[in-house]
Amino acid sequence: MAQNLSEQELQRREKLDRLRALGVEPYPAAEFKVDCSAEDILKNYESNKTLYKAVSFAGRIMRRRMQGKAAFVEMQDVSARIQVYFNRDEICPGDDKTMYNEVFKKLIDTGDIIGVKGYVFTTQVGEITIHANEFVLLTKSVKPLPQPKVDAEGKEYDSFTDPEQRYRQRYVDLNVNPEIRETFVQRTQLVNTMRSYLSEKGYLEVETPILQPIYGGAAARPFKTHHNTLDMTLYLRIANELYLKKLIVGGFDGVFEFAKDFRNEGMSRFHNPEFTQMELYVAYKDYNWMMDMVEEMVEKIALVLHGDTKVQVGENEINFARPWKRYTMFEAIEEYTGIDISEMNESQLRSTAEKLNVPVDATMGKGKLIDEIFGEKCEGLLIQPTFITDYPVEMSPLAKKHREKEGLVERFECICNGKEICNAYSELNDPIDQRKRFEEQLELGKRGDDEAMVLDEDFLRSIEYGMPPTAGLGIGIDRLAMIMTNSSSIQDVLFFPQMKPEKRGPELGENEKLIYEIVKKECKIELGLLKAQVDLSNKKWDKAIKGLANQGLTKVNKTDQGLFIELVG
RNA sequence: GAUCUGGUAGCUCAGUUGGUAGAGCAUCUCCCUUUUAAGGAGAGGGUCCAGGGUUCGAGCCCCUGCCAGAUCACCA
Repeated sequence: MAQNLSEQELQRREKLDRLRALGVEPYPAAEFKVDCSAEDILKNYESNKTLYKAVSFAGRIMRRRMQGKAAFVEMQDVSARIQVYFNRDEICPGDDKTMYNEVFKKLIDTGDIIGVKGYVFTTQVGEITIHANEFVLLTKSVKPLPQPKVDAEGKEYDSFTDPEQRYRQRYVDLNVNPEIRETFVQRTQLVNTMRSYLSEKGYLEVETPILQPIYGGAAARPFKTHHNTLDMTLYLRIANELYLKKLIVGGFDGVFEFAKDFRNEGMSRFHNPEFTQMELYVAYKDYNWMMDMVEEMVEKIALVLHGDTKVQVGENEINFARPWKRYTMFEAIEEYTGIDISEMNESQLRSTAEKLNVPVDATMGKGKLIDEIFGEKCEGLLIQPTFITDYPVEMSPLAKKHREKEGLVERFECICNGKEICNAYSELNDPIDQRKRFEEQLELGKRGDDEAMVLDEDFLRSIEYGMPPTAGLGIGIDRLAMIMTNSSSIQDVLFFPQMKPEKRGPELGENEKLIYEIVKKECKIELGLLKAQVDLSNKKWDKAIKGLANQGLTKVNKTDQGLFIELVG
């Protein structure tokens, strides 16, 4: 089907032909050598002017201010925006002024990518500017970019703000709102800092399967897929925990992976169906050691990204300076509700939850009830980074039983800005206990908990050979990136957040579809015959036939035999 | 999944009881040699998200659906 092009898009397509007629290729192949960036010029020109007598610069035209035989153009490269000055008699020294009058003034547009050669100077109003002696079109843009402007008071006009368009067309967002590039640069710095921190400690970065026959390592609903040759169901991983622990069994003493995980659950500003988690397992360590490590690592990330342990996040200033507050889960609940639940049984917990207006249901076991109370009454209030330790055993089937406290496991989460950013345990390495815990999960599954874990025989077999005492950590990269970049939605730290597909053009109406199906089958049919088949009112019939023709799908031909409708294309 | 809000020109947005679809920027034509969101004059540009209904007449009212955002629920 033909694209429906706007007036401006058609104009720009015509310019392609006009350019070629003048011998200007709008999509040239040749390399254009760039020897400076906008940021470089803006930063260093004043202090060393002789370096910028001959520059070669490339970028996208973001704004043009034409002024007769002169023009000012704002160009943007990856680093910044810089002004470029064009003068007709410099661009066209001879009698032929075509390059300026025609090519530059009429056929070049905002959004085009060009290269310029010239020298840097300062204009009368004091702006550092490239004086172009020559320019070359590098890429013609046939779709107009939004052109936001900012005035002297910083007031914005026509800003490109519609979240749907920004997420769907991130390439436009990145061009038009270049400040958001910084968020993604910081995200990469975060990952790089973490990676080098862990590598320097001697831990091995590894890769483990994303397609898994049994999904495990977390409580979540998976995406299900199918392998044709093996004719078997595979799941996209919800976690890589079990595979990494198998590597510890295999003798590595520290392994980590930046893992894309997939969870088939609700979406919100904190949840994307695919997200990134860094998981780390270190042999001969416990969860106390891991808490110290997390503090150190995250503090370092804050320092690298911001030069400070303090990070502004929305209304809150979050300080990652060590040491962080540490509460046991029972202490936290007592702190925020005034109730000591540490000695309660399941029915006491249920009535306490009800008293606190925490929604409960029959499928919830003791651990889940405690977790609900915590999640409802404490989590959102923890703004500064805080470790919550010692979770109920029922909700932590992969964590080692607490060395002293009955009914608890050696587990911690770090809560920051009211959200969990990491989760860690002293890993359970007792194969007999591990089997029992899996079996308890199966029981929970039968009670209706659709996130209960599945029993993984191969994982059990591995730890039967013996896994050294190990500390394990999972840290949410997206969540941490949101905090570190002051982003309120996970979509702002993902280049391409998951979206429903946008509709391409108008869909066919019911009546149009009905007619189209028949015409498609027959290829060509007499109009009266067709009308008898579809049984529509005159008005609907007329509208549908015209609609199909307007969309270029069908064509009506008049022949000696009568009026025929046929398929186009 | 629930509730609320929104979808009108390339972008940002108006649109009166329901009576010929508007503005600014952008685009096109002409004039302008150091400008700072916005120089001057003129012109063009629309599937008002889609489908149905009410009506003499719908961008507006009603119904259904699509997409998005916010809040909530589940989850990290």
